[in-house]
Amino acid sequence: MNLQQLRIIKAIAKTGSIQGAAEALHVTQPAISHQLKSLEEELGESVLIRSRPDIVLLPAGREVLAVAERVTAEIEDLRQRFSPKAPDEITGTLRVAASTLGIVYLYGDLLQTFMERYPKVSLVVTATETGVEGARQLVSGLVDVAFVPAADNMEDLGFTVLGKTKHVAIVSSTHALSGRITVSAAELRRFPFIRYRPNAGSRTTSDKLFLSSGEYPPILMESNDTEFIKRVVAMGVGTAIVPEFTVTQRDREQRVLETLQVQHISIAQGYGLVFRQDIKMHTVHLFRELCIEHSDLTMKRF
DNA sequence: AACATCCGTCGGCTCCGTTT
DNA sequence: AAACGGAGCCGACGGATGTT
Repeated sequence: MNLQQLRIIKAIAKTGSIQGAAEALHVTQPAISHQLKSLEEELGESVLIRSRPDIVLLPAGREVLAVAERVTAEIEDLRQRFSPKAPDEITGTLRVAASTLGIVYLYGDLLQTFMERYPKVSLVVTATETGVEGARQLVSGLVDVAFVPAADNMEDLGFTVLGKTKHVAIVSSTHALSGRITVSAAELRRFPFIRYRPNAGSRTTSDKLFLSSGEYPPILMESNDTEFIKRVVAMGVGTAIVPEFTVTQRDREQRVLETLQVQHISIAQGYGLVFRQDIKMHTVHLFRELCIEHSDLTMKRF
């Protein structure tokens, strides 16, 4: 039994003839006869009486018709669900991974816009400690997209650039380096340093800066909580290197933190959205479109 | 006129061997 | 082991024609 046979029974019931069903389904009359014969052979029972002017459905035919009505209705329903529609009618689920830092400083507006534009899409956000962890969850199928720093080892994954960020040194307004515009790695080595934990994008940056020309300054502590790092630095006990976007206008206005450009630091680390190219999901497609739309706005910040 | 049957055509599927 | 490609098979279909 196949879908075409169900369609045929439905068309015969509607038109009252095999010829009518053939016209309705855009096939020839022999095609209908073949399918009916095949259906009756499979059921081991006749489904209709070839009477004139109208064909009469037998009990078996009426049973097939009832199923045909249900199945074709469900297929139409399924088709409707995936057909293009207004944004506020789109349903589905999107699982997003992002570092807590990213959610707080970079992607919050984007996620909010997505929720407002597609209110019926269920958005599940997983906060990870680092962007690398988000990429790992994407590969293992735990999430559908992830926000990560740009990296070379994303072989089969697609990447949509959202923007670039640079890193700056932060000190308190009472610190010995306060008032400086730029600072070198050698000068930073003289003071206790608070660094990110391994695997964090910003840790890679500080590793490159200090380890390429010697050693790290004395390590006061390690943390991936940027707000905590800023708080400790504001107390005047050490320095840190953080993404520039984490130092807000409010931080500057309160005059507790100062930012210094770091000499020789590799600037402009890209970040964006990674997704699996081998899996097609309409919610992922919509989210990527929104990211592309927002990437211009994000890029202008730097 | 409406439907059934025969027969040829075509497209899709399966199987199997080969390649990567 | 997975991917690819060719050969053969099968089912769906349409045209022609027979039957009711």
